[in-house]
Amino acid sequence: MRISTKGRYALRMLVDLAEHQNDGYVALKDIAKRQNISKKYLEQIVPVLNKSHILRTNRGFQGGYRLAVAPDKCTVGEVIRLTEGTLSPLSCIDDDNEVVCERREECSTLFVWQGLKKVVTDYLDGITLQDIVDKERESYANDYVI
Amino acid sequence: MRISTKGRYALRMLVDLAEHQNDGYVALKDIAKRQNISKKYLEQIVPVLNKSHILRTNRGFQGGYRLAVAPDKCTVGEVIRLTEGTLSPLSCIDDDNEVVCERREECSTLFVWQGLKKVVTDYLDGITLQDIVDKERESYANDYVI
DNA sequence: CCTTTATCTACTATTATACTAGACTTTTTT
DNA sequence: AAAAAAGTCTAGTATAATAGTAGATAAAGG
Repeated sequence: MRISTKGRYALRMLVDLAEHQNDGYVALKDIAKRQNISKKYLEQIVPVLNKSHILRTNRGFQGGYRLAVAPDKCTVGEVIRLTEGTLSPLSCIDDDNEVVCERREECSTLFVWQGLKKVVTDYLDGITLQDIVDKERESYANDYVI
Repeated sequence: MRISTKGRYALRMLVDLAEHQNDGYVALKDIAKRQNISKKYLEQIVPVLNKSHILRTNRGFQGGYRLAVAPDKCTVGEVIRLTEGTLSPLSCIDDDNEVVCERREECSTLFVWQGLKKVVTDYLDGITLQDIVDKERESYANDYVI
């Protein structure tokens, strides 16, 4: 019951982009350095994020990435769905709601997992990139109080 | 972000025992048959559950398992913690609250995962074996209305 | 002592995870 | 035109987790 590093790195990359929204295109190597993540690994995460259109890209000199959406319009749930495939805790209740398990009708525990999926989805869809940036700035400010 | 079959099977085994509370000791082969789970695999799940003391065992003829706790005192959260090890979505916030990640202080996304752990834990700790049994009996009854 | 059950140890195939490596493309600068 | 700075694409790989199977052993009851 884990979120993979791919998902966590993806989120940190997007938060980093949200924090540097006004810096034009941000090169992957800068994100990698700041976030202490392998640049090569981030390269593999980009196409995963590009399944949705949340990134703008520029190649070549001064190239890099920037957010194509406002940070308060992009939720953690969206990001994790892209990287983890689904927020469903089991294959028998995947997103498309296709019935995979033939025990579905008689499965006494199905409602437990459907409920779990709902609380996870509701929670993660309730947090945006902007929320994370705000929280960080807030705690940064607190460090300098007194 | 999945619950493994081990966790799901463990839960179904315990629900099965809860449903057959008055049948004395229940043999693994009967649970396996009813739940359509490999008996050999269930054998491996038993010692995991025995890390806690929720089972009573009897060997030999007429032997098997029964619940050592009341079904309304055993939560899904407890079961899943036994099988999955933790309900924490990442190693950096494991149960013992040990700091594993050296980026903890500067990690802007930490609160997201701490919150996720909380909603998952609260949800799963709010459902008991009895709740599952009740729900099943209820839906069984509904099948015969009209 | 025979049957029935649990228990223990070991093995295995498949998949996912978390990377690394290197060649190639595009864009801008000199 | 060439070099440099970026992204892009494909492949490979080591480790661990998952989801089992197989077989021997131990206990308890009749």
